[in-house]
Amino acid sequence: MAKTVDEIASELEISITTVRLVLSGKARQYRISERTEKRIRDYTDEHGYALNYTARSLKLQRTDTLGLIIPRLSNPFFAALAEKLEIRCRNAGLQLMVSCCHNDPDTQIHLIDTFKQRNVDGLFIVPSDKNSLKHCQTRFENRTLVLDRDFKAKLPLVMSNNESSGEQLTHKLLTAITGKPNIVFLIGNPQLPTIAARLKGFKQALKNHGIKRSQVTLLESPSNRDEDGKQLMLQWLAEGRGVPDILLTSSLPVFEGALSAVRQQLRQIPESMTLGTFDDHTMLDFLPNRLYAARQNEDDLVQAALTGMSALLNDQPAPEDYIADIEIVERWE
Amino acid sequence: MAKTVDEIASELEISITTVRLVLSGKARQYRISERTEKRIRDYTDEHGYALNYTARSLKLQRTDTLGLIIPRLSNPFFAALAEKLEIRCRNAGLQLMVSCCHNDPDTQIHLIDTFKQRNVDGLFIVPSDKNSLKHCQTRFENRTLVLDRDFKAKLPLVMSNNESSGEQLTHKLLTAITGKPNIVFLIGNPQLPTIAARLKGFKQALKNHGIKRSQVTLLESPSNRDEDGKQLMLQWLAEGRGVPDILLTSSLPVFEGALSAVRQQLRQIPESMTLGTFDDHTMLDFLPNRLYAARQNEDDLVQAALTGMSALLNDQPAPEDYIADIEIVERWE
DNA sequence: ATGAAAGCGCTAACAT
DNA sequence: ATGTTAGCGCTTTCAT
Repeated sequence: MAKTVDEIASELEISITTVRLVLSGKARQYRISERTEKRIRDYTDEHGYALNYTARSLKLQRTDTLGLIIPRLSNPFFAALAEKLEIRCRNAGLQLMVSCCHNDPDTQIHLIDTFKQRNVDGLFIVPSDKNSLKHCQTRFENRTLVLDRDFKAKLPLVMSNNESSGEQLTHKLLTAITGKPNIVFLIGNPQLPTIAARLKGFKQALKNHGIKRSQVTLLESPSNRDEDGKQLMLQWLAEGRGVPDILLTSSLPVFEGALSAVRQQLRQIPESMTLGTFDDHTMLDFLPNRLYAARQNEDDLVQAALTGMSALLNDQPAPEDYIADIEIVERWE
Repeated sequence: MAKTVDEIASELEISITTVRLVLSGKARQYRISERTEKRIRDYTDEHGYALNYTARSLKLQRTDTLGLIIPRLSNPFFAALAEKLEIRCRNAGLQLMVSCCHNDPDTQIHLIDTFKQRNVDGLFIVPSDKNSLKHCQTRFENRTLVLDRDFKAKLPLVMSNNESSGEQLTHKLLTAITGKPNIVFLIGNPQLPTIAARLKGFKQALKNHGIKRSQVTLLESPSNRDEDGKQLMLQWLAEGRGVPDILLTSSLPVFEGALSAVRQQLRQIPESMTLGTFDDHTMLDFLPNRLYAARQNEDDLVQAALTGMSALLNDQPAPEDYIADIEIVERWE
């Protein structure tokens, strides 16, 4: 199995060039004799041939492989991003290598180095901090495309409009409710530009609606996992002020954790709460509550990402930053 | 940036061997002079050096890379599997390449070929059919490890005990309910060994509990996506027999679709239903219903998978099939 | 303690 | 229409 071009050529006693020409489908073009072509085809049909990309890559200084670094696959948003990006890459003849950095800067640096060593042609990255982007710049120069988080590095960027997203979502929630609602916003890692922008939009909407500070509670956590949501919610419930009229979370994992906490403490999820979260999911249908989710358009994001990367790979001018619109999904009757 | 060993050697006017020895940390061992070592270190500190894995791989006939083919990342079970497997691979100094075949045999064949061309050292695969496993056998011989689905190929296998899982889950459901419950089982693609085994366990439990055929409805679909669950549930609801006492689904996506359909048709999810599904998820907490989920032990599976693969890579005898136990999670008060 | 050279499998440029 | 060759960057073996 796995004959090389050299082997085929010598065993058939013809030259490497001829074999290559046939294998790459250029037999016609170079007028290889039909008999020769048939001999080669017969041989490969019997013994098989798989082009050795490692050798090809070494020669061409190009691997036709792209890297993608995301925080984790257990976050459905990133899983969808990875899945859709992979499809597009495959259609473009590229292989995508996905790795998770778990929001750890050291792991992220390690992955950047790994991808560099493995000679990926370009890197998509959801950066965990500004420092790792510097690392990308030295390692990949202009072959980096930043996703999701705007750390204000001078690198091409593809993301959603988080500030507007925060404002729209908050606006929907406030419009759905009459009176003076009690609002709780559970915030995972406000250091992240994504979250900070959502918070900014949230505050803007509060102002537009003339909501008083006293109605609002912001609870912050250092990261964005379901445990964080759980902790924050337990913390709120421990204060004994019951459940809020409006519960908003900064991401789906935080939402999951928060609702789990409510369920655990109160044995049920009060329908009186109006819920809001960033990122959407089918399972939100399980909740009887009035609920709004800010859904990112992954298809747009992925298309922009690959288009931008193609430009970079072809040494065209760096693409403009792409900011995708979001959609507010109303998951209730 | 990205100097090669040759470049460093010639620019410093020392031999390649010396540079290599220093770079690979064997300076001491080979008694390279401290001055020489320092010169090299200074040089790489300034200009950087990243080992070229492509060249290394070509020479060593080994890429330190493994492939993983799964149906899709949007299924949380496979996302978790990929995420956990990647961590373990990284700890073992290996890079994992994840690709999704979307349960399409042609895509799966294509991916196997791609991975072969890219010279991955070994392949983890969740097979979509028996034929693609044959393809693995010719392409990867004894470097294939099958995950999740037992197509009875003679290849090492790591999976959960689905039959027992079906029996345990059904037993729990039947124990939780008194009287003569009306049972609906929504089944995505029963061609898959996983699903077939779960169904077998289900039937065994019915027999053990003396449940009559007339109480049970099995609805089948050709695949395992949320749309399938939705269709099946809509089909059931259209019959006008209300909601069942027990609703069981063959996988999480089917469950998601089914409950969405209920929500859409009835505007709410009746608490009278006792629910059961294979695969667990935090968001199941959102449901007020009595609910049991058969949780697979991803950590065990992943550990067994990597251990098995290590054996294969080291030309040790093929590992025994590994069948992991599952756990029934009770998500209700 | 350091150096030189072959070769992994491919591609592209240059022969005939 | 087909053949020959250099070289991508690394590792390994054999010389000093």
